[in-house]
Amino acid sequence: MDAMLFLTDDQLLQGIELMYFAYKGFTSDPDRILQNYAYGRAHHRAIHFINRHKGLKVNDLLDILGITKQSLNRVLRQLIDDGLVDSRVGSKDKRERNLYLTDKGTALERELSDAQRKRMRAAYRAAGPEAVQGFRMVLENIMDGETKQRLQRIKDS
Amino acid sequence: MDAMLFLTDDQLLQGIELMYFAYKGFTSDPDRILQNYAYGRAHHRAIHFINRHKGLKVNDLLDILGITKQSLNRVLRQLIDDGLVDSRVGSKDKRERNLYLTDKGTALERELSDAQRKRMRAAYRAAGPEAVQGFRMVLENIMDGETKQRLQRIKDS
DNA sequence: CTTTTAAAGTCAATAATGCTGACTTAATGC
DNA sequence: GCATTAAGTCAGCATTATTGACTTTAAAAG
Repeated sequence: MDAMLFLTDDQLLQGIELMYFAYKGFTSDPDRILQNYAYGRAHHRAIHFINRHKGLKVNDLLDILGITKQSLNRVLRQLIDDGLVDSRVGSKDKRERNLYLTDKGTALERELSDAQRKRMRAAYRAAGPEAVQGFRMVLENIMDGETKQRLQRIKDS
Repeated sequence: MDAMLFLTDDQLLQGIELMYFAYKGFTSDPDRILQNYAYGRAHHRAIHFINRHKGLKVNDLLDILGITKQSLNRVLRQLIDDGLVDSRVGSKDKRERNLYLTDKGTALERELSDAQRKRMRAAYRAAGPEAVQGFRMVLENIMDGETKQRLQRIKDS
Protein backbone atom coordinates (compact mmCIF):
# COMPACT_ATOMS: atom_id res chain seq x y z
CA MET A 1 0.00 0.00 0.00
CA ASP A 2 3.03 2.20 0.51
CA ALA A 3 3.63 1.87 -3.20
CA MET A 4 0.13 3.18 -3.88
CA LEU A 5 0.74 6.22 -1.73
CA PHE A 6 3.66 7.59 -3.71
CA LEU A 7 2.51 6.55 -7.14
CA THR A 8 -0.76 8.43 -7.51
CA ASP A 9 -1.29 10.19 -10.82
CA ASP A 10 -1.29 13.52 -9.06
CA GLN A 11 2.04 12.87 -7.36
CA LEU A 12 3.46 11.85 -10.69
CA LEU A 13 2.15 15.00 -12.37
CA GLN A 14 3.70 17.07 -9.60
CA GLY A 15 7.00 15.32 -10.24
CA ILE A 16 6.71 16.11 -13.94
CA GLU A 17 6.14 19.80 -13.22
CA LEU A 18 9.04 19.80 -10.79
CA MET A 19 11.33 18.43 -13.46
CA TYR A 20 10.22 21.12 -15.86
CA PHE A 21 10.68 24.06 -13.49
CA ALA A 22 13.87 22.76 -11.93
CA TYR A 23 15.44 22.30 -15.34
CA LYS A 24 14.46 25.81 -16.21
CA GLY A 25 16.20 27.14 -13.10
CA PHE A 26 19.13 24.84 -13.71
CA THR A 27 19.83 26.38 -17.13
CA SER A 28 19.05 29.98 -16.25
CA ASP A 29 22.46 30.95 -14.82
CA PRO A 30 24.52 29.65 -17.75
CA ASP A 31 22.00 31.08 -20.22
CA ARG A 32 22.52 34.53 -18.75
CA ILE A 33 26.30 34.26 -18.91
CA LEU A 34 26.29 32.89 -22.46
CA GLN A 35 24.47 35.96 -23.70
CA ASN A 36 27.55 38.04 -22.96
CA TYR A 37 29.50 35.92 -25.42
CA ALA A 38 26.75 35.54 -28.05
CA TYR A 39 26.76 31.80 -27.44
CA GLY A 40 23.84 29.49 -26.74
CA ARG A 41 23.15 26.26 -24.90
CA ALA A 42 24.62 24.25 -27.73
CA HIS A 43 28.00 25.91 -27.15
CA HIS A 44 27.71 25.29 -23.43
CA ARG A 45 27.06 21.60 -23.90
CA ALA A 46 29.99 21.22 -26.26
CA ILE A 47 32.28 23.06 -23.83
CA HIS A 48 31.02 21.00 -20.91
CA PHE A 49 31.65 17.63 -22.53
CA ILE A 50 34.98 18.58 -24.07
CA ASN A 51 36.07 19.56 -20.57
CA ARG A 52 34.71 16.41 -18.98
CA HIS A 53 36.19 14.09 -21.56
CA LYS A 54 39.37 15.82 -22.67
CA GLY A 55 40.59 14.79 -26.09
CA LEU A 56 37.32 13.17 -27.13
CA LYS A 57 36.64 12.60 -30.80
CA VAL A 58 34.09 14.59 -32.77
CA ASN A 59 32.07 11.43 -33.31
CA ASP A 60 31.98 10.78 -29.56
CA LEU A 61 30.71 14.27 -28.94
CA LEU A 62 27.97 13.78 -31.53
CA ASP A 63 27.12 10.49 -29.87
CA ILE A 64 26.88 12.04 -26.40
CA LEU A 65 24.83 15.00 -27.52
CA GLY A 66 22.60 12.90 -29.75
CA ILE A 67 22.60 15.50 -32.52
CA THR A 68 23.73 15.41 -36.14
CA LYS A 69 27.14 16.32 -37.48
CA GLN A 70 25.63 19.26 -39.36
CA SER A 71 24.05 20.64 -36.19
CA LEU A 72 27.29 20.49 -34.25
CA ASN A 73 29.34 21.91 -37.12
CA ARG A 74 28.37 25.56 -36.78
CA VAL A 75 28.82 25.54 -33.01
CA LEU A 76 32.14 23.73 -33.02
CA ARG A 77 33.40 25.88 -35.89
CA GLN A 78 32.69 29.01 -33.86
CA LEU A 79 34.36 27.67 -30.75
CA ILE A 80 37.46 26.71 -32.71
CA ASP A 81 37.57 30.00 -34.64
CA ASP A 82 37.12 31.95 -31.42
CA GLY A 83 40.02 30.06 -29.87
CA LEU A 84 38.11 28.24 -27.14
CA VAL A 85 38.52 24.75 -28.53
CA ASP A 86 41.59 23.13 -30.01
CA SER A 87 41.04 20.42 -32.63
CA ARG A 88 44.13 18.20 -32.90
CA VAL A 89 44.72 15.52 -35.49
CA GLY A 90 44.56 12.07 -33.92
CA SER A 91 47.95 10.51 -33.17
CA LYS A 92 46.96 6.95 -34.02
CA ASP A 93 44.28 7.54 -36.66
CA LYS A 94 44.92 10.76 -38.51
CA ARG A 95 41.33 10.98 -39.72
CA GLU A 96 40.20 11.61 -36.17
CA ARG A 97 40.22 14.95 -34.40
CA ASN A 98 40.71 15.12 -30.65
CA LEU A 99 39.03 18.07 -28.97
CA TYR A 100 40.52 20.06 -26.11
CA LEU A 101 39.64 23.30 -24.39
CA THR A 102 42.20 26.08 -24.70
CA ASP A 103 42.96 28.31 -21.71
CA LYS A 104 40.31 30.68 -22.99
CA GLY A 105 37.83 27.79 -23.29
CA THR A 106 38.69 26.53 -19.84
CA ALA A 107 38.04 30.00 -18.45
CA LEU A 108 34.54 30.12 -19.91
CA GLU A 109 33.85 26.58 -18.75
CA ARG A 110 34.80 27.70 -15.24
CA GLU A 111 32.57 30.72 -15.36
CA LEU A 112 29.61 28.65 -16.55
CA SER A 113 30.04 25.71 -14.22
CA ASP A 114 30.80 27.90 -11.22
CA ALA A 115 27.34 29.40 -11.53
CA GLN A 116 25.69 26.04 -12.03
CA ARG A 117 27.66 24.36 -9.25
CA LYS A 118 26.76 27.15 -6.89
CA ARG A 119 23.06 26.50 -7.50
CA MET A 120 23.48 22.74 -7.14
CA ARG A 121 25.56 23.11 -3.99
CA ALA A 122 22.92 25.30 -2.39
CA ALA A 123 20.16 22.85 -3.34
CA TYR A 124 22.15 19.90 -2.02
CA ARG A 125 22.94 21.72 1.22
CA ALA A 126 19.32 22.63 1.81
CA ALA A 127 18.08 19.10 1.09
CA GLY A 128 20.78 17.12 2.89
CA PRO A 129 23.01 14.17 1.93
CA GLU A 130 20.30 11.50 1.89
CA ALA A 131 18.10 13.60 -0.35
CA VAL A 132 21.01 13.95 -2.75
CA GLN A 133 21.32 10.18 -2.91
CA GLY A 134 17.65 9.88 -3.75
CA PHE A 135 17.85 12.68 -6.29
CA ARG A 136 20.65 10.91 -8.10
CA MET A 137 18.94 7.53 -8.02
CA VAL A 138 15.69 8.80 -9.46
CA LEU A 139 17.43 10.80 -12.19
CA GLU A 140 19.51 7.79 -13.20
CA ASN A 141 16.33 5.80 -13.60
CA ILE A 142 14.64 8.49 -15.66
CA MET A 143 17.49 8.41 -18.19
CA ASP A 144 17.16 6.30 -21.31
CA GLY A 145 18.95 2.97 -21.16
CA GLU A 146 20.44 3.88 -24.49
CA THR A 147 21.90 7.09 -23.06
CA LYS A 148 23.48 5.16 -20.19
CA GLN A 149 25.13 2.80 -22.66
CA ARG A 150 26.44 5.70 -24.71
CA LEU A 151 27.98 7.28 -21.62
CA GLN A 152 29.55 3.98 -20.64
CA ARG A 153 31.02 3.59 -24.12
CA ILE A 154 32.68 7.02 -23.94
CA LYS A 155 33.96 6.38 -20.44
CA ASP A 156 35.58 3.14 -21.60
CA SER A 157 37.24 4.60 -24.69
CA MET B 1 33.35 16.83 6.94
CA ASP B 2 30.28 15.03 5.70
CA ALA B 3 29.39 18.22 3.87
CA MET B 4 32.73 18.19 2.11
CA LEU B 5 32.23 14.63 0.93
CA PHE B 6 29.10 15.27 -1.06
CA LEU B 7 29.97 18.72 -2.28
CA THR B 8 33.10 18.06 -4.29
CA ASP B 9 33.26 19.77 -7.67
CA ASP B 10 33.27 16.41 -9.38
CA GLN B 11 30.14 15.25 -7.60
CA LEU B 12 28.47 18.50 -8.55
CA LEU B 13 29.50 18.13 -12.19
CA GLN B 14 28.10 14.61 -12.16
CA GLY B 15 24.83 15.98 -10.84
CA ILE B 16 24.79 18.56 -13.61
CA GLU B 17 25.25 15.89 -16.25
CA LEU B 18 22.57 13.77 -14.63
CA MET B 19 20.12 16.64 -14.84
CA TYR B 20 20.91 17.10 -18.52
CA PHE B 21 20.53 13.46 -19.50
CA ALA B 22 17.53 12.79 -17.28
CA TYR B 23 15.71 15.77 -18.73
CA LYS B 24 16.46 14.48 -22.18
CA GLY B 25 14.93 11.11 -21.33
CA PHE B 26 12.05 12.82 -19.59
CA THR B 27 11.03 14.69 -22.73
CA SER B 28 11.73 11.91 -25.23
CA ASP B 29 8.41 10.06 -24.94
CA PRO B 30 6.18 13.12 -25.39
CA ASP B 31 8.43 14.41 -28.17
CA ARG B 32 7.89 11.21 -30.10
CA ILE B 33 4.13 11.32 -29.67
CA LEU B 34 3.91 15.01 -30.59
CA GLN B 35 5.52 14.34 -33.96
CA ASN B 36 2.42 12.39 -34.98
CA TYR B 37 0.39 15.56 -34.48
CA ALA B 38 2.92 18.04 -35.91
CA TYR B 39 3.12 19.69 -32.50
CA GLY B 40 6.16 20.55 -30.41
CA ARG B 41 7.12 20.94 -26.78
CA ALA B 42 5.53 24.36 -26.64
CA HIS B 43 2.14 22.81 -27.43
CA HIS B 44 2.73 20.13 -24.82
CA ARG B 45 3.48 22.67 -22.12
CA ALA B 46 0.38 24.69 -22.94
CA ILE B 47 -1.77 21.55 -22.87
CA HIS B 48 -0.21 20.41 -19.61
CA PHE B 49 -0.84 23.65 -17.74
CA ILE B 50 -4.31 24.22 -19.14
CA ASN B 51 -5.15 20.74 -17.85
CA ARG B 52 -3.55 21.32 -14.46
CA HIS B 53 -5.17 24.70 -13.93
CA LYS B 54 -8.46 24.45 -15.74
CA GLY B 55 -9.93 27.78 -16.75
CA LEU B 56 -6.72 29.71 -16.28
CA LYS B 57 -6.34 33.07 -17.98
CA VAL B 58 -4.04 33.68 -20.93
CA ASN B 59 -1.96 36.01 -18.80
CA ASP B 60 -1.52 33.34 -16.15
CA LEU B 61 -0.32 30.88 -18.74
CA LEU B 62 2.20 33.43 -20.01
CA ASP B 63 3.31 33.99 -16.45
CA ILE B 64 3.80 30.27 -15.78
CA LEU B 65 5.64 29.58 -19.01
CA GLY B 66 7.73 32.73 -18.75
CA ILE B 67 7.38 33.52 -22.44
CA THR B 68 5.97 36.47 -24.36
CA LYS B 69 2.43 36.87 -25.60
CA GLN B 70 3.67 36.77 -29.18
CA SER B 71 5.49 33.49 -28.59
CA LEU B 72 2.45 31.82 -27.09
CA ASN B 73 0.12 33.20 -29.75
CA ARG B 74 1.11 30.88 -32.59
CA VAL B 75 0.89 27.80 -30.39
CA LEU B 76 -2.37 28.68 -28.69
CA ARG B 77 -3.94 29.74 -31.98
CA GLN B 78 -3.18 26.31 -33.44
CA LEU B 79 -4.54 24.45 -30.43
CA ILE B 80 -7.76 26.47 -30.54
CA ASP B 81 -8.13 26.15 -34.32
CA ASP B 82 -7.50 22.41 -34.11
CA GLY B 83 -10.21 22.09 -31.47
CA LEU B 84 -8.01 21.00 -28.56
CA VAL B 85 -8.41 24.13 -26.47
CA ASP B 86 -11.53 26.11 -25.74
CA SER B 87 -11.14 29.84 -25.07
CA ARG B 88 -14.15 31.17 -23.19
CA VAL B 89 -14.89 34.82 -22.47
CA GLY B 90 -14.48 35.56 -18.76
CA SER B 91 -17.73 35.69 -16.82
CA LYS B 92 -16.70 38.53 -14.52
CA ASP B 93 -14.27 40.45 -16.72
CA LYS B 94 -15.18 40.03 -20.36
CA ARG B 95 -11.70 41.07 -21.51
CA GLU B 96 -10.30 37.88 -20.02
CA ARG B 97 -10.29 34.49 -21.70
CA ASN B 98 -10.47 31.31 -19.65
CA LEU B 99 -8.74 28.32 -21.22
CA TYR B 100 -10.06 24.75 -21.09
CA LEU B 101 -9.15 21.53 -22.83
CA THR B 102 -11.84 20.08 -25.09
CA ASP B 103 -12.44 16.31 -25.14
CA LYS B 104 -9.98 16.10 -28.00
CA GLY B 105 -7.44 18.13 -26.02
CA THR B 106 -7.97 15.99 -22.93
CA ALA B 107 -7.34 12.88 -25.02
CA LEU B 108 -3.97 14.17 -26.23
CA GLU B 109 -3.07 15.29 -22.72
CA ARG B 110 -3.78 11.74 -21.55
CA GLU B 111 -1.67 10.20 -24.26
CA LEU B 112 1.24 12.49 -23.46
CA SER B 113 1.12 12.27 -19.71
CA ASP B 114 0.53 8.51 -19.72
CA ALA B 115 3.88 8.05 -21.41
CA GLN B 116 5.61 10.47 -19.08
CA ARG B 117 3.96 9.08 -15.97
CA LYS B 118 4.93 5.58 -16.95
CA ARG B 119 8.58 6.62 -17.06
CA MET B 120 8.35 8.46 -13.75
CA ARG B 121 6.53 5.60 -12.10
CA ALA B 122 9.21 3.14 -13.18
CA ALA B 123 11.97 5.45 -11.96
CA TYR B 124 10.22 5.99 -8.63
CA ARG B 125 9.63 2.26 -8.20
CA ALA B 126 13.25 1.42 -8.91
CA ALA B 127 14.56 4.09 -6.54
CA GLY B 128 12.10 3.64 -3.67
CA PRO B 129 9.95 6.04 -1.63
CA GLU B 130 12.77 7.70 0.31
CA ALA B 131 14.67 8.41 -2.87
CA VAL B 132 11.56 10.05 -4.28
CA GLN B 133 11.40 12.33 -1.26
CA GLY B 134 15.01 13.35 -1.80
CA PHE B 135 14.46 13.81 -5.52
CA ARG B 136 11.60 16.19 -4.86
CA MET B 137 13.45 18.14 -2.20
CA VAL B 138 16.52 18.74 -4.34
CA LEU B 139 14.48 19.74 -7.39
CA GLU B 140 12.46 22.21 -5.34
CA ASN B 141 15.67 23.81 -4.21
CA ILE B 142 17.06 24.01 -7.71
CA MET B 143 14.03 26.00 -8.88
CA ASP B 144 14.18 29.79 -8.97
CA GLY B 145 12.55 31.49 -6.02
CA GLU B 146 10.74 33.63 -8.55
CA THR B 147 9.27 30.54 -10.22
CA LYS B 148 8.03 29.24 -6.87
CA GLN B 149 6.27 32.52 -6.23
CA ARG B 150 4.67 32.47 -9.66
CA LEU B 151 3.34 28.97 -9.05
CA GLN B 152 2.00 29.99 -5.67
CA ARG B 153 0.25 32.99 -7.21
CA ILE B 154 -1.54 30.79 -9.76
CA LYS B 155 -2.48 28.23 -7.13
CA ASP B 156 -4.05 30.96 -5.00
CA SER B 157 -6.03 32.56 -7.83
C1' DC C 1 47.69 -0.86 -55.65
C1' DT C 2 43.08 0.08 -56.11
C1' DT C 3 38.71 0.22 -54.12
C1' DT C 4 35.82 0.78 -50.30
C1' DT C 5 34.89 2.50 -45.93
C1' DA C 6 35.23 5.87 -42.25
C1' DA C 7 35.91 10.54 -39.96
C1' DA C 8 35.43 15.09 -40.48
C1' DG C 9 33.76 19.07 -42.57
C1' DT C 10 30.67 21.92 -45.57
C1' DC C 11 26.59 24.05 -48.17
C1' DA C 12 21.75 24.63 -48.71
C1' DA C 13 17.11 24.33 -47.40
C1' DT C 14 13.70 23.72 -43.81
C1' DA C 15 11.32 23.69 -39.13
C1' DA C 16 10.18 24.78 -34.15
C1' DT C 17 10.40 28.07 -30.85
C1' DG C 18 11.73 31.83 -28.88
C1' DC C 19 12.42 37.21 -29.21
C1' DT C 20 11.20 42.57 -30.19
C1' DG C 21 8.42 46.20 -32.05
C1' DA C 22 4.24 48.06 -33.55
C1' DC C 23 -0.10 47.74 -33.69
C1' DT C 24 -5.71 46.76 -33.11
C1' DT C 25 -9.88 45.53 -30.57
C1' DA C 26 -12.74 45.26 -26.76
C1' DA C 27 -13.83 45.98 -22.02
C1' DT C 28 -12.98 48.14 -17.63
C1' DG C 29 -12.11 51.87 -14.28
C1' DC C 30 -12.22 56.43 -13.03
C1' DG D 1 -14.73 60.67 -22.15
C1' DC D 2 -10.20 58.80 -21.62
C1' DA D 3 -6.49 56.02 -19.93
C1' DT D 4 -5.55 51.38 -18.87
C1' DT D 5 -5.76 46.47 -19.32
C1' DA D 6 -6.32 41.73 -21.62
C1' DA D 7 -6.06 39.62 -25.62
C1' DG D 8 -4.74 39.05 -30.21
C1' DT D 9 -2.05 39.96 -34.52
C1' DC D 10 1.63 41.01 -38.11
C1' DA D 11 6.34 41.29 -39.48
C1' DG D 12 11.04 40.37 -38.92
C1' DC D 13 14.80 38.08 -36.74
C1' DA D 14 17.90 34.55 -33.94
C1' DT D 15 19.03 30.00 -32.23
C1' DT D 16 19.17 25.40 -32.70
C1' DA D 17 17.79 21.54 -34.51
C1' DT D 18 16.71 18.70 -38.90
C1' DT D 19 17.74 16.22 -43.88
C1' DG D 20 20.19 15.72 -48.12
C1' DA D 21 24.11 16.01 -50.92
C1' DC D 22 28.50 16.56 -51.22
C1' DT D 23 34.16 16.87 -50.59
C1' DT D 24 38.53 15.77 -48.46
C1' DT D 25 41.58 12.89 -46.22
C1' DA D 26 43.09 8.71 -44.28
C1' DA D 27 42.68 3.97 -43.17
C1' DA D 28 41.34 -0.74 -44.25
C1' DA D 29 40.16 -4.46 -47.35
C1' DG D 30 40.61 -6.74 -51.51
